Amino acid sequence: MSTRLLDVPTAHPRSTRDRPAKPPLSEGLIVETALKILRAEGLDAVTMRRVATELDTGPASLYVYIGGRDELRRAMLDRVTGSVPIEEPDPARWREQLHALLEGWLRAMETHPGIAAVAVGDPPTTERSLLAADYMLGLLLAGGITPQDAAWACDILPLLTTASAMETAVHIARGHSWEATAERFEAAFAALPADRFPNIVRHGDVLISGDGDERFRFAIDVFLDGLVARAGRA
Amino acid sequence: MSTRLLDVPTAHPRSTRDRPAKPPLSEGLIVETALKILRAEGLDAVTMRRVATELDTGPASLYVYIGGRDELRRAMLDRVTGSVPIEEPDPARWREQLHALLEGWLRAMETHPGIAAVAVGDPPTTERSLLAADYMLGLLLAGGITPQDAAWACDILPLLTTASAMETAVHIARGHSWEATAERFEAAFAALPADRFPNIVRHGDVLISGDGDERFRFAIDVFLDGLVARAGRA
DNA sequence: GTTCGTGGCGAACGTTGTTCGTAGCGAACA
DNA sequence: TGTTCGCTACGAACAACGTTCGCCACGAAC
Repeated sequence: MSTRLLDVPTAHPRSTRDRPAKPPLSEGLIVETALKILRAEGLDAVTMRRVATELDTGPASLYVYIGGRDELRRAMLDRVTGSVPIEEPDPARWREQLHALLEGWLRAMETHPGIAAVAVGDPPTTERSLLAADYMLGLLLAGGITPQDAAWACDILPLLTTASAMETAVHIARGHSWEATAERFEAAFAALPADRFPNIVRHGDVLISGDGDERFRFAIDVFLDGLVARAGRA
Repeated sequence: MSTRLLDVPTAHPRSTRDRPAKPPLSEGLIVETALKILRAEGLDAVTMRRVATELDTGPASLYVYIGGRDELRRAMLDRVTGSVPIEEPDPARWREQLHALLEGWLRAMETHPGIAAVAVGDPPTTERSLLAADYMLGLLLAGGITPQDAAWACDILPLLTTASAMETAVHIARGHSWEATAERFEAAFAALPADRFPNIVRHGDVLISGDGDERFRFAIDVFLDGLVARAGRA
């Protein structure tokens, strides 16, 4: 294969040496770069090739430090959720602290649009996420929830959070504001035949009311109410 | 381009005519074929090319009837969720009927591994799904839930269902049984340092107890309990 | 001064979704 | 009856993806 000899030298024949002090590759640098792309352009833009280009190298170089695309995504998710601080548990403020944790996750995921998709159905088992799970479990137990209910709630609550994050991420990706989609839906609901969709037509207003945050807070609150009710019943 | 002339005739030079009565293409046939592949091999196996091959044609032929991959997936999802029957609403049995609907969705999605991923964050707005939403809203109102709470619950309950379906779908895709993963997790939890993960170590047994169905039923029940508690409080 | 090993990476492979241009059939028309 | 038209079907090609192969060049060791 002598294509090499026939090739016209490219515009950048500079060797590895005379580049302006390119920092050496590392897993951390790769993940950071990927997160930068994620914040700016969403998950679909984070391809191996794109990350490599951003680091001024070829895609093959990444595989020395990262096992592949899925591993990169998991590392990104861990960095994002791990950025949410874990306070010192205060049993008296268990519900407040739980809300803060979950809302922090929601915010972190919303500023990294699409990353929630990585978490759905693939519960992370890194040290950071286990520490968070332990913290969460402690808060629920402090709230008087039975161990079994608390344990299962540690499954459901992050699940609700990531699912909520996904929903708003899709809105962001589509470029629509919440008000715009709400108006479209309200119009669509109003136009529905009232005999076949009686409840939707009658309650179209409350169906579209409330943005993602409000709905998220509602979901968590209702679930916690349910847990507390169970604890009182036992 | 005369490659045509140089080509050796393939093993199947049969024209469109003398094939054994191939049924004509249609959106319905495409979706059915895709669902068959989905059931047998999971969502990743459902590619345009694979569906086309299964229909004994080329990928380009599909685009006459289906807008593209995403539209096909949405159509598949609609068929799957739409297969769950909607009973005549009986206000006295509202909670039972709600459970039946959601559990039906869960079952339907579990037998089509991976399809839940399509639903996450992309609430369907087909006629079938709107009918289901109207039904669900009616049941919640019959249960004495306030319109606003009922409306938001129509968001959260399917979200919980699809998220649960995803979790079990991943288990299925990985080929692990629930018992196997539970054992692995129990061992991992027990090996954790008790000073940093006190709650996980102490309650490892309840953390791994209960399969997907049990956890799903728990999630729905707790959420409905919370809704009822709110209704009683107002 | 020569050899060796290793990190870096260009190029290539196999697949994906999607589009283009054409072939071929049935129906309509001259 | 012969010709044209329109439309379905589809082979081939394109761009982009994740991943792997194999070579190159550098620094360290002998």
